[in-house]
Amino acid sequence: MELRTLRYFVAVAEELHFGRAAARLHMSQPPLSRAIKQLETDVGAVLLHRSAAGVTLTPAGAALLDEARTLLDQADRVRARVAAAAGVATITVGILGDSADRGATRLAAAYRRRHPGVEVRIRDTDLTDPTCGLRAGLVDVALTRGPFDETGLTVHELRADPVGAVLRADDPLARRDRLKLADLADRRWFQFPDGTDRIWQSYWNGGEPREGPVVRAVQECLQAVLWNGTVGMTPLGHDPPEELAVVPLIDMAPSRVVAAWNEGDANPLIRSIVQIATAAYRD
Amino acid sequence: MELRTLRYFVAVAEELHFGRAAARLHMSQPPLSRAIKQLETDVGAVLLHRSAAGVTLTPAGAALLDEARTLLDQADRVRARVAAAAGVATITVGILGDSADRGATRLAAAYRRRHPGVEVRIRDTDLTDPTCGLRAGLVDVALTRGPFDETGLTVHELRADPVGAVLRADDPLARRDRLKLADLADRRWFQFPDGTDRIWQSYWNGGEPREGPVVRAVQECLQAVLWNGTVGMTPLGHDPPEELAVVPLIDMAPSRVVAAWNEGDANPLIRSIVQIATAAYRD
DNA sequence: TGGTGTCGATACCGTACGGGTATCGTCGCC
DNA sequence: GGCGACGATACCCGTACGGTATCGACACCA
Repeated sequence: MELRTLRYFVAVAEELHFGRAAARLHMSQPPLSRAIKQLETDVGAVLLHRSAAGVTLTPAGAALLDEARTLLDQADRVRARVAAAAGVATITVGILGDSADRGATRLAAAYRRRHPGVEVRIRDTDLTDPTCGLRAGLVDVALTRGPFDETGLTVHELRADPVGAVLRADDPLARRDRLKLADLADRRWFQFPDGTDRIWQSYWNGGEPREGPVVRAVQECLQAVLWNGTVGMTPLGHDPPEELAVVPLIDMAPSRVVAAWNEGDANPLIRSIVQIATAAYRD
Repeated sequence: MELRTLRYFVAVAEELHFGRAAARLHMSQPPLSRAIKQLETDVGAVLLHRSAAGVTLTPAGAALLDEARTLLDQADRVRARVAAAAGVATITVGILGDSADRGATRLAAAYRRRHPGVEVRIRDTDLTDPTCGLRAGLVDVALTRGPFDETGLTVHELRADPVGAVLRADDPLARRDRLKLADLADRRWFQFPDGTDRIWQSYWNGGEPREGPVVRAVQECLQAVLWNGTVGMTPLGHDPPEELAVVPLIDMAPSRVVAAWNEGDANPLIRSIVQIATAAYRD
């Protein structure tokens, strides 16, 4: 008899319908049926009458429904009490400019649900430091995009996106359905400010240092393409803005969306957010 | 956060020592450490300070200890309340004469712990009916020994014992360390009463019907060997009584100790007892 | 009466998690 | 500085949970 099983039972007892209960629990019907049967052998009583007419509660089932509800309520309150006893917990999350995508949105929602008492500080950073200030202690955990120098950090991959070239829509290459890096060899690129992570810089400049306008944010990259006539790279998957085209680059390694934190940082809130993020990005 | 995890935490918080807590929980230390760490990321707070000096509770840990104790107490009471609502549950267990071995003893203890409110009626039966009256509805579940006619029954194996020949200690064959059935071909056997299950009869008479004294119980078999000079068969593993010897029979299929119940009987108490029996006999 | 649809149960499969053993890292302590 | 105690880590394995496909029972309707 575990809390999970009791949650299952409450759902079935309230819906009086295995299929609907399974939908409510975001699972399929067979494992739910099995879990309820297991619960019945565990408590040693039939909890539900199943018949073609429908599902009804037995006296034992009615009693368990009542008991389980109060038990689950109290379990929920345990979290809040522990959080209160721990004091006001704070976690600072660094988010790289372009990472506020669907995964990050869902992560925020799921995290607030799990840790309502935790004060989350978001630090939105530009492209100068892909680690969002991890090493300087400015943030506890970074939700960012690779690749970058990982020494001293623990990095957990959330997703991997193939990348494409960003071109003006009227560029001759924009009609191609795929490109190689060599196709862009004679084009102007933008460059990153001095001090930007070397690995990051080399990846997003197509493998070599470049001359060109300096950019500090994703929006600036796109503007550079539009106004300065450069080319650039961006992860696939987002619809490009008007007047720009993104063409897959087939010889570039995918760019990883990752969670990163300082090696050895024992803060459980970090582990927790990484765990939730893994689920949120899994789709 | 599951009840199991909370039980683990309470053990560690009370012992303030992972190793001792693990021993108390009948598990080893590493998975316990892992479970506690997982609980910490789950609730989002450090619960224990680990240092060489020892383990101490954080404020959050102290709060959780208190909360978890009450939650676990209530969870325990849920079982009792459900049992009460289900009314006085009764289960009749048939036990074949010789099955009151260590497994059965442990089963009884474990079952009483799990279902304190259930009235268990034991029906100890002789060898005439290896199913202990299952088909007649005299018992809900039989803890017995095979082989027997299984039509209409569901049979769950608990253990398989090799069998041996029972001989008087002064029998010339008693010195052998193993025998074949053929070695006993010219000996007198006991026989079972009319109406005894055919499969059972043929197995325990060494493959063929026999002439000889009629026996109804295990003790009578042994007496028949002593007093009537017959031979017989018995499962290995028990020390034979004084003046008798048991020699392994290498060409007999092992005899299975099983739980059996009427096919389709949905009584959860049956499922439960079978489940507990499986664990109790696993050693 | 036989076809059809609904719904819970069953069968089967792949993965993930909980348990195990072996070993490491760290910190007192003699 | 070597040693012992103890929690953490690494790795392996079996169970159990969740998935899909299918069955069986029953009500409803033509």
